[in-house]
Amino acid sequence: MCGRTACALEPDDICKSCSFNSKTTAKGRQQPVWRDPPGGQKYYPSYNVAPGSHTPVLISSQHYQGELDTITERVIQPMRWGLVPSWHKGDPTNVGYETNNCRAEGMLEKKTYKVPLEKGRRCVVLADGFFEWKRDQGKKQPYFIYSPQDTWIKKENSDLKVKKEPIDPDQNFNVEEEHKEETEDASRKLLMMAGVFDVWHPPDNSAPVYSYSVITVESSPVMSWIHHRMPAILTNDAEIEEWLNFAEVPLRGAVQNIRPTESLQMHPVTTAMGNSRYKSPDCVQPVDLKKPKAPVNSIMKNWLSQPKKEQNDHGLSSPTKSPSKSNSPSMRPSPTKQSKSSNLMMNWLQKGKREPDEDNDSPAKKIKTCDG
DNA sequence: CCAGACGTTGTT
DNA sequence: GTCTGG
DNA sequence: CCAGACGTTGTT
DNA sequence: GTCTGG
Repeated sequence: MCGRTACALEPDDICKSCSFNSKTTAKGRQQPVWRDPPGGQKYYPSYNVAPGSHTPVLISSQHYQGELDTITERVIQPMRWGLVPSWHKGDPTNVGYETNNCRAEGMLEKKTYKVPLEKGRRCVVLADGFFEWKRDQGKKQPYFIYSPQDTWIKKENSDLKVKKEPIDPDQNFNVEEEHKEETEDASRKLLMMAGVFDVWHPPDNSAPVYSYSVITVESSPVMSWIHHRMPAILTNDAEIEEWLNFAEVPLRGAVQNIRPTESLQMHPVTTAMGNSRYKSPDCVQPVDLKKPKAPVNSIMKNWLSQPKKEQNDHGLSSPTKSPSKSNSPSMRPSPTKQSKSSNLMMNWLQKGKREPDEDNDSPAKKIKTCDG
C-alpha cells in the first residue's frame, strides 16, 4: 500500500516539474498554478511525509469554476492526506488512517469514494517517491520507490543531487532540459499517483478542508517482492490528462489508467525513517543491507558534520534546539505536555544517578558542545 | 420505515 | 450525503 | 505507514 | 491491545 511519501521540493520547483502541453495548442507549454490551501493550512517540503500532512495535488482548474480565475488548465492544490468525506461529522483531524488509501477494486462501489469520483474529483498526488516496508520474520525493512528517471544517490561533499538518466520517450512529459545546473533539483522526476479527493465544509462555515486518498492496486512484479499493494502510478501526460479532465473524460474511461505499473526504481533506506519525525534527507538515501548497522556514534558524527541550515520550524533536517530526549539525529522533541514532563523527569533521574566525570562520550554532551 | 455505516492494514 | 441491513 | 503513549497529584 | 501524533 502507500502510507508514507517524500516530497521535498519547493512549490515553484514543483510547478516547473509539472509543466505540460496545453490542450489548446496555441497556448503551448503551461505550468500549473499553485493555490495555497484555504484556512491557513500549508504544505511543507519533507523527506518523510505521513498521512495527515498537506501535500501538493494536481487537479483540473475546472473544479474552481466561478471561484477562481483559471489562467491555466491545471491547479496544484495542497491537500490533507487522508480523505475526509464531505458528510463527515465532528473534527476532521480524527479521521484515521483508513482513508489514506483507496482500493481500486472497490472504489466505484464504496460511498466514500464513489460519490466524489462521480463528481469528477480525480486528482494526481505529487511526490518524489513513496516508502514501503518489506516484512520478514518480524523485521521491517523500508524501501524508497521512485521514478526510474531519478537517481537518489548523494554525491560526495555535496547536497542531494539528481543525475538525469536517458530519457524514455514514453515518459518525457515534464522534462526541463534547460538551466541544467541551477535547476537540477527542480528537474527531479516526480512520481504521479492517481488519487481521489473530497471537500469537507466545517459546520461553522469556516474554510473548507481539501483532502485526498491514494488509489492502490495489486502490486506489479517489480514491487510484489516488497509488498502486495502499490499506488496507481500515471506514467505519461496522456494518462494524467485523462485522469484530470473529468469534464471530457468520463469516469469509466479514466479508470482504464488505474493499473499496476512496472517503471519504478527502488532501494532500501534507513529504518530510522520509520519514525515520521525523522526528516533528514537520509530518509531517501540507499543503505547497504549487507553491512552491519552503523554504530550510533558514527551516525551522530555524520549529523554533526552536516552544515547548519537556517532555522526551520518544520524540521526538515537541522535541529537547532537541544534534542534533550531524542536519541538520534534530525529528530525534533515533541512539544506535547506529556513529552515535556517526561523530559523533565528523565533529566532529573539521570542527574540524580550520574557521577560527575562519568559520561564524557554521551551524545547529549556532544550536542551541547556543538551548539555552544 | 429508521439506524448505522461509510475504511484499510496485517496477522492468525 | 447515500447506501445497506434489519 | 510506524512509533510511542497509555496517568494523576500538588507545587512552583 | 488500541489509539494518537507525525
